[in-house]
Amino acid sequence: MSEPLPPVYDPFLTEPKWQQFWQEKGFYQADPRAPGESFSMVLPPPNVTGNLHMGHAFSFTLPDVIVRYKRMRGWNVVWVPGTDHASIAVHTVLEKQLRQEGKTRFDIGREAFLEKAWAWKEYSQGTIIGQLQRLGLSLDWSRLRFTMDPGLNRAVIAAFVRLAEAGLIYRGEYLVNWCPATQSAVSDIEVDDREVQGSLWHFRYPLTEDPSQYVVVATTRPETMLGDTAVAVHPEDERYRHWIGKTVTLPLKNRQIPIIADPYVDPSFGSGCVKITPAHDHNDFEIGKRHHLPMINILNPDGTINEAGDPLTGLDRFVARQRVVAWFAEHGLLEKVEPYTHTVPYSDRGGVPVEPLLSIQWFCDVSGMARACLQASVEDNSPRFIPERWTKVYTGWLEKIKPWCISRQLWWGHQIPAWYPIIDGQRLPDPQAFVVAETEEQAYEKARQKYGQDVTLERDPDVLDTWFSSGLWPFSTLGWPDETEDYQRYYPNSLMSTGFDIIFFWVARMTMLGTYLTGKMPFKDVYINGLVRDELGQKMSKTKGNGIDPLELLDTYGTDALRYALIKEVIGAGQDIRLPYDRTSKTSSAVEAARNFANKIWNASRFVLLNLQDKTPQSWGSPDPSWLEPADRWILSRLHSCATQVIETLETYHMGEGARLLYSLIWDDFCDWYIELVKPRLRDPDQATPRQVLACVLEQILALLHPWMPHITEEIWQRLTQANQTTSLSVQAYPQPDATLINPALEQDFALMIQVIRTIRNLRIEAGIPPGAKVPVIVQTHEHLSTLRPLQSYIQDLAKVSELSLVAEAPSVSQVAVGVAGSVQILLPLQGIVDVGSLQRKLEKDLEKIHKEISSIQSRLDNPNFVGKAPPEILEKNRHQLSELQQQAAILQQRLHHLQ
RNA sequence: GGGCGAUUAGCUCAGCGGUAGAGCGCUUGCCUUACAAGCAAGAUGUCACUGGUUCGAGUCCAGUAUCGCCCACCA
Repeated sequence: MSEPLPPVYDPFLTEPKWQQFWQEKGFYQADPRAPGESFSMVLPPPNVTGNLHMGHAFSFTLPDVIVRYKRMRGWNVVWVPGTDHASIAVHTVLEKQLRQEGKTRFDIGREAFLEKAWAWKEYSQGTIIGQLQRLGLSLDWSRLRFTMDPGLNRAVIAAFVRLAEAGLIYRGEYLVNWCPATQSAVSDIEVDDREVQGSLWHFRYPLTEDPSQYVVVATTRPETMLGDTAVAVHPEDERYRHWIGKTVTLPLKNRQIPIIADPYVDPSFGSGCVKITPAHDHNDFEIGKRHHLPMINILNPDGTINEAGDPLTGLDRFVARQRVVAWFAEHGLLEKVEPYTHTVPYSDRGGVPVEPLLSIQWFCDVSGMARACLQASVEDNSPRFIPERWTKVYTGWLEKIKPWCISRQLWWGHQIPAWYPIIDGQRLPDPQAFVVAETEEQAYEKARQKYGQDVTLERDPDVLDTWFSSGLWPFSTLGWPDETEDYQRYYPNSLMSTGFDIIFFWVARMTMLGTYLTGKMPFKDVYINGLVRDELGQKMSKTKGNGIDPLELLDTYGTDALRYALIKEVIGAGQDIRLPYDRTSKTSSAVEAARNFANKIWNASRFVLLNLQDKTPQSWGSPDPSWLEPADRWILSRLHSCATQVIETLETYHMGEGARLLYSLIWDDFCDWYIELVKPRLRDPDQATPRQVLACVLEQILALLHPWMPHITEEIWQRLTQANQTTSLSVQAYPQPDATLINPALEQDFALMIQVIRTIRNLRIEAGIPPGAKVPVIVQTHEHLSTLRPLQSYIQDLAKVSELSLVAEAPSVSQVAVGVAGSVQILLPLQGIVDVGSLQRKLEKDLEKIHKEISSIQSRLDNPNFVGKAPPEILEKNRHQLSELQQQAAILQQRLHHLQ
């Protein structure tokens, strides 16, 4: 136990050791039968693709602070880890691999593809789990889940069947964002808007009854004209009023299409006429529905023009675009072409523009669920968002809720449990002709009842949107739909901690599905963390390549340093944070500062351990109160008042503030002052009291800091208590502040003492006294005599004073440097030749500053409004300050006279 | 076009009614037996701008500007 510790803390030696220890001993394994109020969370499951990024490190460390705190406070804690199958992301990875082999997924088939996907998942999940463990997160690994585990698949199927049986699942025609490259519908979130330099083509559509007249319509996608079924104008637009109801002849197609009136059209933009392509544009789709226009789909799934687009059938959409333009030009119907910058939605993974495409998809009617969630939010503020302002974002989205397209034309994921009846080898024409069931046998049973004995079935090949399974995550991970012990004990979750970017996609889906399927809001609080931005304040993104690799910083500074830096150095309340980073040296000043803090703790602990004579805090026992010196009582007061505040910050999710409070307690109060104050007493090996205080304060500091820096605190605590890995700091009780030990008056006395010491140190430097030399000092004060007397030896030690005269009246000494601390006068007698000019300049400088403050306070006190209306304690404070400043001025003035 | 944030020391950020703080950086002096990843001392700010409320405003209100984010996007 007593081998000396190295003077530099090495996180790489200790961190893996404790991570392994925590895991092997199962300290974070929840026991639903154990006592304690439940505190439950599920980890937002990272995708089984790629690596952990800075956002993960940030948004997972924050809740870990809370979880570790709650555990130490005696709550029955569970934090369930897991990973997400991420249909689209995995498809991207695997299809890219296949492409390199010159193949597509269709070449190898569904089964072989899924085999590859599972293999990928095994590999990738291992990587991610390893990285999560490196962050020191106190997750319950025995409950590790994956969104495609059999149990979770069962939950997905059960949820789908329940929703279908309630009539909330249907198939419908809808404009989806279609990615021709991957031939699947993609959700809005999977679309990436890019600004593109394009053109705006203006076409003439001749009036049917008089082809010499025409309307001009503009488009950025000329090929869509093949599917035009109307031209729209604003109902009040005088220019076109008389044309409403007439028809134009669609060029190239020779189709007569009506001119309709719709308020959507902005008369001030372009010609005020809009071509309407209901099957290929979201707005046009809405207009088409309003006016019962035909919807003509002109595209094949691969992005080529279909039969409806005759005569351009078979051409790629971009080739068709050129042909259309050329045709209009040839026929004198191209009014003009303008260069035009606009945003084009690109498919994230396909890398090509998505095409709004009319197709039949599966939908979930979430309007009722959204209403229920809105009601819960408005009436009960449930769930409660932290920071609160996100509530509006959440409810705003629920108010504008749209049907949720839940089908994806992919293979990796939960295949939709729906079967189509086949009668006489034919699918029925009715799109709603399907059966939904948990198993194929049950599907047959249902189908036979509905469609007769001869029916056969064909399962829908599509998989569900990944968010469908992650929407069940807070309860599917706990065993739902079974009423398991875990589910009963830990559902609903206490807290959901995640980023604002997925409030819509994930949080809202969880609340909607959760309230509908379980009857309960899936979590009480939602903590929304900001983004980690790069050193220039920009959002880190794959496309910009400006990500900062957390693993690199972990390798350089260790886990505790990164955790602490992310939370303390840079966090605001739910605000984005910016991480200082030097790309050439791959260093971060913020993380380095946190590493230095760890090192400071390490060395302070070395000092304490060195002085404990191989005994533990427990064997030293509590100090006898009657033996405590002022310094002991002071550090205990600081410890307990700080602990009170730290607990308050944790209870209100102000983890950054808590981190800062502890920084100052440890570095300033404990290291800079208490340890220095206690050193003289430690020279006597028989002095027990300072050793007892050091031991118990250190132990409590370690416990207080543990949620932020779990590894170093565990390492030191194990040595300090000689626990010998029988238990862990992470399951010890969090320090309970004792209000009787908090002594504000004493803390004030120490503040004055510190000021006096600093003034003496400053005077020594001004007077050019060598750092090591001890000098006599006179401290003069009327009102603080009794305060400073018991602290006299501290001042003497820390200011290197040979002889300290503490007096009520100042003696007349001429050769002297003077300073003031409050109303306390400090005199440093000078020997030998003195630079009178420099002393004078310093005095004049001090005086000037004081006079400025005096006049400011004086004018305030001269204001009758202030005197009449300000609260008495403020008035008192001002008067006190004024009198103190006046005393200071008098002292300095007098000394200035003496010099002259 | 709507909504939301931010704007405080050279840099990154706290403070959110009583007259400005931290870390990094900078200056000076120290290898003082826990720590040079350190110790001590020091310099640095019309708290974006304009009004308002108030005895008193980085702190509350309104507006302006700049930056950023989200949502909706004019074909």
